[in-house]
Amino acid sequence: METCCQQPEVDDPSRQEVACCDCGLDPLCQVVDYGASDPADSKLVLRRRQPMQRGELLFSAKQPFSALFAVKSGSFKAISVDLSGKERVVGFYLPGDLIGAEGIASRVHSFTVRALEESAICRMDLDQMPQSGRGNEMLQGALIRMLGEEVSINHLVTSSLIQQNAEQRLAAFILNLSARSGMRGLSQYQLGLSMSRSDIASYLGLARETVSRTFTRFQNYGLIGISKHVLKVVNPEGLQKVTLV
Amino acid sequence: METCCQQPEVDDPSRQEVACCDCGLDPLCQVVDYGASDPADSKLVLRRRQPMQRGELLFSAKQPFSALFAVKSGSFKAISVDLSGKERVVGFYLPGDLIGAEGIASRVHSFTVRALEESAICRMDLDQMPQSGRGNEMLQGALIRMLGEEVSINHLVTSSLIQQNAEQRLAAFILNLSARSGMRGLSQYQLGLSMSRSDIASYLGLARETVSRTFTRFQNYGLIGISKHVLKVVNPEGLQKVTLV
DNA sequence: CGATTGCTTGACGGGGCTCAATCTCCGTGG
DNA sequence: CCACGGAGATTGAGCCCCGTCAAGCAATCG
Repeated sequence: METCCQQPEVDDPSRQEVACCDCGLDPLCQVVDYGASDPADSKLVLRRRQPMQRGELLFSAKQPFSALFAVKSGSFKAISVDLSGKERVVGFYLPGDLIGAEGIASRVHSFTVRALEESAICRMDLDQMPQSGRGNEMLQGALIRMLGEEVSINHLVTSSLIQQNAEQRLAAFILNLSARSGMRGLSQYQLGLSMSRSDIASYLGLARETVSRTFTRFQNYGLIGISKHVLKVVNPEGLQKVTLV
Repeated sequence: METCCQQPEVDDPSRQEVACCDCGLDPLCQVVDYGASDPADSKLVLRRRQPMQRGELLFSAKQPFSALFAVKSGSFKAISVDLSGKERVVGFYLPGDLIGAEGIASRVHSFTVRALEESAICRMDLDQMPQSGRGNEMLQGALIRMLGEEVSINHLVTSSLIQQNAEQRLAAFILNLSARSGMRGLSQYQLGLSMSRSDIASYLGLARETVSRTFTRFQNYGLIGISKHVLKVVNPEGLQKVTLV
């Protein structure tokens, strides 16, 4: 069985890998490893660190749900097609984030997830899980806690997005990326913007020109620094101030 | 034990009550009733049809989570206070809707819920549940399905709100109320607007003047009719068209 | 080295926010 | 019974943020 909580071996900041103990899927992994009487069972359910290419699909909307995923390294975006046929980015996933929980209930995925860069993913096949027993009960408990957390986080994110102006939305977005990065044991102050400006704009409900303009304004304010796709958070308190009011 | 799926006895449209079989909590109620070896246990966990006054709090933000609720009749609003101290309406609950799932993970409620009118609520004390056994396993399964559904619904609602203009947001809001009403066995075409214009504005991220103006414009278009706090959906297809584009 | 893709910057117009006045209901009390 | 007051809703006037259109710039790739 693979050792959890090993340290990431990579130094390149753009290829940072989350440690298992900081990963959102870890509570489930623990349960599976613990609950499986035979280590071979664990292998059936968990497939760790599968590599993925930039642009590759993790799963598509309307595809039947079969597994939960966690980002080990790299990043992903979720794209949803609304009733009028327009694509919209509904989320970004960083190392340690859980992907696919939205399909548990309906057994069908409600959006498409695509790799934004070369990434690695851990996969847990819930289909293969034993349907009862003590292990299953613990697994369910962990699932409930994770889903509940997702519900309240979504509420917060939505709240802040809906009635804020462009500066507030973008500042909140940067701080959110930063906090999530820090929570997973990666740098809070140096973020890799693997997504395009258009992706950010779509996610925030803005025009991509507005995102561009706001980024440069933040740079002029001395709040951030951008070169290419690396964003440096220079003045987090300042960004925080922008989101208020 | 109380019989489920009885028909509502009330005729007054403003006091419509959801039947148990149409209620969002019913899957859980079923499990509890079924799983309890002693009917007395069921009474401990479920408290049906508790009356509540207009303005009364169901629970407050930061209060420890202890129970799930379902609206039997009437309506509620959820209010969240963001970091800058401003109140914001984050949701409305109609008969049949489930309240409180957002607190399951953290064991703490993340917003405040207040009755918008004279209402009745069913309460399920999850604290009192047996911690294991077959009944518990089924309960957990039902919880997972409900939470998963809430996650994907939230995604859809957020998506539609974030990047639509005032007419689109309000049309989507009306259609959403209408659909939820219909889903629970109530009228799709005659809706009681128990919340204030300010509440709607806060929820949709608009100014209350904009909500007012848009309502009257919809009335001029022949899409809806409003008198006092009763909204008639005259032309649902027309409203649908507004949300598209 | 041209072509493509993505990002930035400018000019302009419109949708919605703000401020403010008026109107409609209610509930209360004289 | 009506007068009064207050809360909520409606309507108008003006301004600003941001979406749209368009051009120019930077980076990547065949």
